[in-house]
Amino acid sequence: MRTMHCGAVTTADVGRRITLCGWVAKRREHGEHLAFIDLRDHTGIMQCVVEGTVDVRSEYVLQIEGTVAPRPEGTVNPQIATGAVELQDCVVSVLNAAEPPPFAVDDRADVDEPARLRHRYVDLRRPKMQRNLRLRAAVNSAIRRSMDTQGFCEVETPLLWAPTPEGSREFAVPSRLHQGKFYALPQSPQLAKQLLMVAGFDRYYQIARCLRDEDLRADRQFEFTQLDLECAFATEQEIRASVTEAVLDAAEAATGIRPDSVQTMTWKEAIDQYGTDKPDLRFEMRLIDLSEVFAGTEVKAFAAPCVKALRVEGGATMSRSQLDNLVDRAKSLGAKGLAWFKVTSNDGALGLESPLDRFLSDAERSQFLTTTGAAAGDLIVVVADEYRLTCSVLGTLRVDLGGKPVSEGPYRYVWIIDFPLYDGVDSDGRPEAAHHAFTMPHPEDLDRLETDPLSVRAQSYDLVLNGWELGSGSIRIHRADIQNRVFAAMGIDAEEAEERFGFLLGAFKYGAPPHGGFAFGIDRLVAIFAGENNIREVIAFPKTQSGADLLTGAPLELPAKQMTELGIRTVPKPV
RNA sequence: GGACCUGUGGUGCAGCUCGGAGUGCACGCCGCCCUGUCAAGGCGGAGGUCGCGGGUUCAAAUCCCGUCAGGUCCGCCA
Repeated sequence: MRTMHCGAVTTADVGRRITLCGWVAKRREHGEHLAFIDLRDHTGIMQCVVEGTVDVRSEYVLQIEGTVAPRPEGTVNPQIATGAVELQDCVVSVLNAAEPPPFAVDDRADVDEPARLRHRYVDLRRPKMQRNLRLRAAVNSAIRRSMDTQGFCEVETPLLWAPTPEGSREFAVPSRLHQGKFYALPQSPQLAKQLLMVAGFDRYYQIARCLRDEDLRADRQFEFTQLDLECAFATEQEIRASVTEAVLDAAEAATGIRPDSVQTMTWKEAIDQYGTDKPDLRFEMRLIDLSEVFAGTEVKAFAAPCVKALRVEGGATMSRSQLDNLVDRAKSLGAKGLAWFKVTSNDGALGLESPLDRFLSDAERSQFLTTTGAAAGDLIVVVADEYRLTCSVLGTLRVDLGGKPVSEGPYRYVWIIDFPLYDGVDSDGRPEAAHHAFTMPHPEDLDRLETDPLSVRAQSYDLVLNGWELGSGSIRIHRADIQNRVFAAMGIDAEEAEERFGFLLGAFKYGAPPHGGFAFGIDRLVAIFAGENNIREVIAFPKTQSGADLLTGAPLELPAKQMTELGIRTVPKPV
């Protein structure tokens, strides 16, 4: 139907008779003798000149045959790529009429998101959304190429899978043939890919859809896409190298620039210095440890196992209400409170302005100023609490105070390694797996599994970009003796293990190779490359925060007949 | 489950504190005019359940209560 795309026409095509297809982006009529139609497809806009009147409206679907000609002197438009040429002697065919769109198909329009989602097919016609989804396609393509080149084999795994009690909440799918029973949609292909390792696919990958029935966020949707991979006979370093390669290939395809390095940091370093296991390394402002300064202090607010601070350069200009908000934010994050100190200067001598200042001893004040490296005009905020809580509160405040949107460059990738095997204890006092129950403990820490489980490091690792966790992975346990010890530490006995993971443990009896893997979120990666702070902008048909699809109206009730067939009956919501 | 923000013609906003006729702006839409525009221009016009329900009041877009929807965050996300 067409011989070229709108955005591809250049002065080299002058004189050619071409046919374009697209939508009316704009029309400009100048009476009965002249009209311009800007025809748009995903590649760009082409100005078509009509001698006479036209009977088209915005977003009409047209086929236009015409002759490429240079624009007359003085009418070149440098703002569009095809601005040096135009289409003349046009024959316009209306392929379809269109009602006026609910909002402008235009990047300039800042449209209400619900309206965009209700008319997503119009929204996706906007150049920005075209770019985002095509960028996503380019990233997928680069990742596939990278994995293929590295010798990985793509294997598809089931979407209808067995419910497993581990991990995040699953979506359940009722079975028609087995009434009263359910499949689960996979949170990830985790167990399937481990079975593939036993099966001898020593380098597996999949661009896999994962589904988790957890509350949505700017960086979380019910369904999301991961590059899922698993390797047998590979060390942690080798696996991370493969992932790094895939990510750098994707980055190069998306941005044109191949990052030259991905740094590595231990989990302990990340928590200590950045207060989070997903540090944003685009800015400094590390946590400053004041525990020594306030050891044995008389200041009640600072009598805690861990006292840490953030120095906010120039933060002393914050108003009382801004500071109150900061304190509220700290409390909402679980802190008992937040102490703040404005650093003042009096004839060159630094001082502090704070409700707490009068409680500090002279030695404390002096050490406080030295340790924080404070300068006049700074704001120091201090949290005193248990170690993990202090770090996490300040880690969040650090991003609140010094951070910038995730999508703003530069791109700072970092591997976080040596995670703890267990992340605290559950309500029964049993250690809980930080990653999952099949994560291999660090060999150096194996002998502490029974005596001091919370100190055991895992062979697990996360990849972080600009403060967003892209993904995580681990070396898996492939030996029954170690698996049993890890289960035992978590209070899972042989019977329970068999009940919960029987099919995996069974498979491992038939020659399980050492293996490990990784999975990272493509939605997040593409959002960052696209300059978006929200993954909905790189998903064709996303859901709202309450999990609704405004286009289709899902979720919806099923017809009674279908409910009967599935053996499902709903009950009123308990009050 | 919780906190905060938002909801006003098709779109984006202002009006809300301090109640007084659906009051205004920009874009879009419809009609007419216009031979080189390109976010075209000129003239005219249409278009409203101020999210919904209740309350206070002589009078509510505006104040109060509730509720729904959307967003950001906390919880949650092995």
